[in-house]
Amino acid sequence: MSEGADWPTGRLLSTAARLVEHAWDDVLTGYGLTHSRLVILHLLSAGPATQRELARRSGMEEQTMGRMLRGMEEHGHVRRERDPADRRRSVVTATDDGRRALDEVVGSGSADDLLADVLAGSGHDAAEFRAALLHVVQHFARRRWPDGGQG
Amino acid sequence: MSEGADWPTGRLLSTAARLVEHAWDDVLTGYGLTHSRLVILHLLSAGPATQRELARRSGMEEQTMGRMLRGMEEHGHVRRERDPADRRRSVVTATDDGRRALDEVVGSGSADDLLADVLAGSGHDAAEFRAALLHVVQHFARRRWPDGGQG
DNA sequence: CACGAATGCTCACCATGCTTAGTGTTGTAC
DNA sequence: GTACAACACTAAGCATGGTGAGCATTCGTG
Repeated sequence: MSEGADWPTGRLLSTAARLVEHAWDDVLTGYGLTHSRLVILHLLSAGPATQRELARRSGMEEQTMGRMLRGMEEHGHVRRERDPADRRRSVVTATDDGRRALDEVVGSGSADDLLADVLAGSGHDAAEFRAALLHVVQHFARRRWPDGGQG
Repeated sequence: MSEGADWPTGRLLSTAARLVEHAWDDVLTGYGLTHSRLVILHLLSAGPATQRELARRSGMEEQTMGRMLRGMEEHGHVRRERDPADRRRSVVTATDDGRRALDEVVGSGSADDLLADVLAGSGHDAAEFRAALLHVVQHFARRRWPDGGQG
């Protein structure tokens, strides 16, 4: 790395995301997880869901979600079963292993605090930063999925 | 997508980065570029550089840089030549085609303005957002490459 | 019931990131 | 001048993002 100061903001955004993900991963690999798989376990903690629902709620494509779930299933973090009422659907459930991994990671020095600390410790307003990020996400998400599909 | 409001900040950061990159790419593909390749052309606009230099200055691994340069070379955006004075090194130069593509993209409604507009149009301070991002990048970069290698 | 549209998911492929393990070149110490 | 270390890059393989195409199932309409 080095400068950064003269980069366009979009590049800063990408680099920041990559670096923060990487910092998380150092913790996560110990639990057999990755940054993205954690998101899925988080979504599943509210109860079982279909792949399509998980994809929409996480802003991923269904193909990506399907592939990640396959990996997680092989790893024993989730279970996929065809919905008997609609055999097109796969119903995804977190296994005990998956729930335990989520609990342990969340319990052990959450990476979210890490980011907030880094900002707050340098005079930046972490809450305002977060609000701006949320606005960016919602703006571009609306642009990309204009139906705005809530649910 | 949908909610977002209850996501951890790290997840918001990743998603924002992905969405913004995607918005850029819509423009870039027209010029035979991608988000990451644009970064390389930007670095090369200051003059030729070795792969190692490019990797360090963009915060990528050398392997990733090598692969991207190979693709860009095949596409005609850059040229790679062994340094006759040190045959370990590849000296990378932007071709006329590469420089032209960079100019056209930068000239045509830069994506950076897009991000700033989105923020400013909603009461957020784009400059402060950028400063916070820069701080995050520099903090985690120092953590990852402690040598701090400047130059 | 039959047919076409919509739905939910999979496959195959590309682009970037990472990692570990090489290869060849240069510099250095003896 | 020869051996060893450091350097610059390459190769191969995994994970995650995207895309387009295709398959099986269900729904809706007649």
